[in-house]
Amino acid sequence: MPRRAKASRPAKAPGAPAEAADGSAEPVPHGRGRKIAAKRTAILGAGLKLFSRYGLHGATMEEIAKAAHVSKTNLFYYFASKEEIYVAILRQLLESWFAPLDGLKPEADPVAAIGAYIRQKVIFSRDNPDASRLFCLEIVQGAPLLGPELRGVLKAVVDAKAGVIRAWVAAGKLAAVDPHHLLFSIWATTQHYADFAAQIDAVIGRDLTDETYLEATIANIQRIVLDGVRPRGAGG
Amino acid sequence: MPRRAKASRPAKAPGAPAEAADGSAEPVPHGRGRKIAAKRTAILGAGLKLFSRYGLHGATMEEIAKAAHVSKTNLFYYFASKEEIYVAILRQLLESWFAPLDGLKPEADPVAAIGAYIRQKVIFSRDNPDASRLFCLEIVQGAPLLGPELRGVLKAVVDAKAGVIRAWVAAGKLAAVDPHHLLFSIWATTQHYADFAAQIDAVIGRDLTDETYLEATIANIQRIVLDGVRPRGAGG
DNA sequence: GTCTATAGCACGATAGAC
DNA sequence: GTCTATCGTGCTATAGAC
Repeated sequence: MPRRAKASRPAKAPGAPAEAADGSAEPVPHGRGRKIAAKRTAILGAGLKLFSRYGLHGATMEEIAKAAHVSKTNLFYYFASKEEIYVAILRQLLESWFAPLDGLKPEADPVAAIGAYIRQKVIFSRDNPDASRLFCLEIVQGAPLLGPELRGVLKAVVDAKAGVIRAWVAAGKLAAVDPHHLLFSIWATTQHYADFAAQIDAVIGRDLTDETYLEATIANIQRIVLDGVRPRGAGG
Repeated sequence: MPRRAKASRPAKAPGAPAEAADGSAEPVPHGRGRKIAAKRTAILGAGLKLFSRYGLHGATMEEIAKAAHVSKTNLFYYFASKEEIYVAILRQLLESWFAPLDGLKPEADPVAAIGAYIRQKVIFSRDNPDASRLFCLEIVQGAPLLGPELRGVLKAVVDAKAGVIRAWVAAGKLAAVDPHHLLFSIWATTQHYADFAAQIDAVIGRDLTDETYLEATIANIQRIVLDGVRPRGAGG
C-alpha cells in the first residue's frame, strides 16, 4: 500500500461507464442507473470540497463518506481507492478549466475576446472556488497525477490558442506580446482571486461573492491586462 | 491527538530563542549553540522541501528526519510536533515574502519601482521555488495556520503600500488603478511562474532556471503590468 | 543529545453476512 | 448494494537507557 502512488490501477468500479470516471453528464444514465450515478456524483462533490480544503492526504475517507451521505464501506463499493476519487475529480476539472478558451477564435476581435475570456474565468472562479483551488493544489505539488493530461490535452489546446494569438499579433490587431506569457498572465490573475481568496479576504475583507467587488475585479484585470497602468493623461 | 489542530501549543523546544522559532539568522548563535541552530535550520529546510511537495499531511516525520540527516527521535527533541515545524517554516516565509515591498517608496519613480519589484519577485520565485509553493499551499487551503499573521502584519504592510500607490496616482505619476488590485495582479503573475511551474513546464517545457526564459518572463510581466497589450503601433 | 524500542491510534481497505 | 465488524499498518509521539 504505497502512500504516494504513481498511477492508478485500472481496477474498474461499478457504474464507471467504460471511460469517463465522471458520473455527471456523459452517457446520461437511464432508469436504475440514475441512482448510482447520483451517488457517484455526490461522492465526487464531497471529495472536491474536502480535498480542496485539506489536500489528498489531509482529507479522510470517513469525512468524504459523511459529506456525501454514504457509508464508508459504500464509498469503497463505488470507488476502489481514495486516489481513484481524487483523479476522477481532477479529470473532470481539467475540462471545465480550459473550456472557456474556446472563445479565442481567429475571427474574433482580440481585445473583446480576451476581455470576455477574463470575465468568464473570474466568474468560474467565483462559482467554483473549490474546483479552482483543488486544481491549484495539484499543480503546486508538481501535478503528480495530472501531469500526463497537462502534457497531452492541455498542451495541445494551449498551442492551438497560442497560434490564434500569434496571428492576431501578425495582423497588427494586438501589440507584440508572447502568446504563452499572455495566457499565463491571464490565468494567474483570474485564478488568483479564487486560489488566494483567504489572503485577499485577510487584507481587504472582501471576496468575489460581493457583486460589486466581482465587477471591480473583472474590470481591473481587464484593465491591467489590456490597458496597462503607464500614465497617459485620462486613466480609467 | 487531533488530526487538524487549530493552533500550536506554547510547548517550547530547546534552542528556540524565546521568540523567533527560526534558528537561521536572528540572535546569531555563539559557540556551542551553533550546532543545534544548524540542526534546526536543516530540519526546517527539509520540512520546506517535503511539505511543499506533499503537503502537511502528505509529508512524514521520517522523511523529514532523513532529509535533514537527523534521527526521527532527534526530530522530536528539536520540535515538539510536526505542526510546530510547519508553522515555524511558514512564519519565516511570510517575512521574506513581503520584504521586497520595501522598494515601493513614495519618493521613488512609480514605473521604475514597480518594474524593480516585479523583477525581485520573479527572482525570488526562481531562487526559492519551494518557499513560494509552500506559501501557496497554505493560502489555498484557507490559511488555517497563517491566517492571523495575514490579517495582522501582512494587512498592515499592504495598507501602507496601497497608500504609496494611491499617492502616486493622485500625483498623476500613475494611471488611476486600484492599489490593491495592482498588487494582487503583480503577486499573481510573479508567483505563478513558481507555483504553476509544473503546468508551465508541461505546456512549453521551460522553467525559470533557464536564464533566457527568466529574462523573457520578467520582461513580459513588466510589459503586461506596465504597458498593456492594446495595439498602438510599435509593440515591444 | 542521541539512541532503541514501542506505545497508541487513526485511517485505508477488506471480509462476509444479508 | 448496503451493512457491521475488523484487519493491517503507517505514522506521530513517548519512554527510558546511555
